[in-house]
Amino acid sequence: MIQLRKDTDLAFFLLRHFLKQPKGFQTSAKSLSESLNLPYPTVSKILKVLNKNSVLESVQGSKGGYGLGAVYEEFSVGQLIEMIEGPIALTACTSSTEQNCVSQAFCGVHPHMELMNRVIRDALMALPLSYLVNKPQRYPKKQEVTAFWKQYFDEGNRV
Amino acid sequence: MIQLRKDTDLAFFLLRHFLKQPKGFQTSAKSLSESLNLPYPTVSKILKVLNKNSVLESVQGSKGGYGLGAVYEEFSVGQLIEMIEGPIALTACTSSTEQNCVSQAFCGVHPHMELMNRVIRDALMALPLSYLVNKPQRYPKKQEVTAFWKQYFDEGNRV
DNA sequence: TCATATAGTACCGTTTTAGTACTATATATT
DNA sequence: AATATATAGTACTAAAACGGTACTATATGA
Repeated sequence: MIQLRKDTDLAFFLLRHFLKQPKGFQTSAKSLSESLNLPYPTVSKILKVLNKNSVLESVQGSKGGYGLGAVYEEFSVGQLIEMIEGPIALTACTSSTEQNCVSQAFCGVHPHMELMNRVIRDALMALPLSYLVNKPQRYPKKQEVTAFWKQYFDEGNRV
Repeated sequence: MIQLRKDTDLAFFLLRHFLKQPKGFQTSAKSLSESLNLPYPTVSKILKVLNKNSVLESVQGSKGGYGLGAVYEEFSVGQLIEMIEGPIALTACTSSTEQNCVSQAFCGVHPHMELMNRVIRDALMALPLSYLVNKPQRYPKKQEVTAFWKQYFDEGNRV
């Protein structure tokens, strides 16, 4: 089903809470987990990863907590996914980190798999994190999606 | 890693062998598994699914086997993926078959997840199976990929 | 009638994922 | 300086999904 992992899904959910808050907002993993009725260890684990990748920033100690990182706007949906679950790769042989397919030389599918993967990866990398709050909450209309991609190409970007 | 299942990957590999053969070519699962040095049950299982979905056609009994279906050209890469591993859905809530997310009403991420998912799904649905053999075997250049999508939009298609 | 092929179902070991627990470190407050 | 409370990091365990196999039924040419 080409599915995101549950913790990646949750990462989007959590991040959106920070994005919706006023600038400078800070909260602890504990209070966040309580207000959202989610298990603390799970929430904590994800926030740690986001902090390590500078999407969030943290303050340790008493009165500490997490807030949006100064450069969070630089990141994309695709980057967030890769922070949590590693390279976006349809198959192991499309991942740049592990390429141990012995039949790659004669497999023939590889270049096509590369294309499929690049299409998916670039699409996700083109979506900025801010999109999570800046766009309307309703289901996007087909025209809007088309317009997004039209603009993407018109701006000189390439798949 | 948003990964295809191994059997889906293998399905592409197997299908490509049929696509490369002259029209009317027919082979048994057993001989195919032997020539490719793959376990017979695994090969057999996948060919059965492809036959059930009319990508392949089968003849039972002695001298039987599998060959390309009469309408195989109608199918896309995305459809093949869904035949093997079900709906292309980044999360359970983006699948049309199972939508049991209790917090969907207030989650807020949902419409954005829908967009991400549609981008991916439509991209894969736009790639015809014939692409697996019709395009050159080398790694596609960035310009070629761009051209593919340019044409896709120019033809009036929408994401 | 037999040999050989596909069709369908059910099972089990392995791997991955999801969730938890524990220890170390940092800092505001007293 | 001691304490309470937060993050940082690591390691572990239970549950679910996946990969692979085995078995039975059915179809067909020789």
